[in-house]
Amino acid sequence: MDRGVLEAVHAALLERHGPQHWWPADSAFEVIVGAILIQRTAWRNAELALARLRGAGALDPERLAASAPDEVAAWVRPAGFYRHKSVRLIAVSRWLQAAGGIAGVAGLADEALAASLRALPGIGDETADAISLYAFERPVFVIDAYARRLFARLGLIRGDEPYAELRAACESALARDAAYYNEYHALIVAHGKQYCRPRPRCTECVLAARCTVPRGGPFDLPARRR
DNA sequence: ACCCAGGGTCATA
DNA sequence: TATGACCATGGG
Repeated sequence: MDRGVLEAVHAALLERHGPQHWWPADSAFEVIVGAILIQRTAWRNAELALARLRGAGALDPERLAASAPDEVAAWVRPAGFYRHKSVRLIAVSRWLQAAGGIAGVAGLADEALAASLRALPGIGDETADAISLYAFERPVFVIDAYARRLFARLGLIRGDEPYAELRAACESALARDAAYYNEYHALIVAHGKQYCRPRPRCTECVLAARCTVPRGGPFDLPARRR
């Protein structure tokens, strides 16, 4: 991964889309809940689920930790996969409770935080990294489906590389800067939602000059490996 | 009627 | 190690 290219892509996306001010949440705990609810789901639906949790007074680790899975499932139903996500929310809430809340967890070193998150049910590489970056401001370059698709279409990667390999490639090419990674990932998603979808919509895409996609193509990623 | 969305886990070979 | 199946709602 070439530093100059990555920085040029960031600059082009920033100019086109402007600062994104991520993560759209009012607290670190809301970031964590949102990161689980958004898994393979449209943000609109995750927002509906968040609103229902808030309305029930359940957007709170103590409250969620003490709730029954069926009750939480009813609140988060609009986000889909609700039987899984309810269990995940309860588990992460109990972990927070046991570890001294957000303040306690915030004291962990980057690696310890990542390992703790990754050990929780339903928190994989990407969700753990998104929480590390957006809830705890750790310098982690998050690789999601949009990032993978964008970099593949720009010809920088194949697209089927393991998660850790892509993350390391980006982090070793760029300065370790949480604020920069925050903005970069948010821009990739903002851009991806508009243009870099499985069936590309390349009209007025600011990266068209660098893009290797056959215009109009269907062209999506190869299955990813681990 | 499809296609898509800011993944993760488990069974199988 | 590596594919496939499964989870599920809501909007375009």
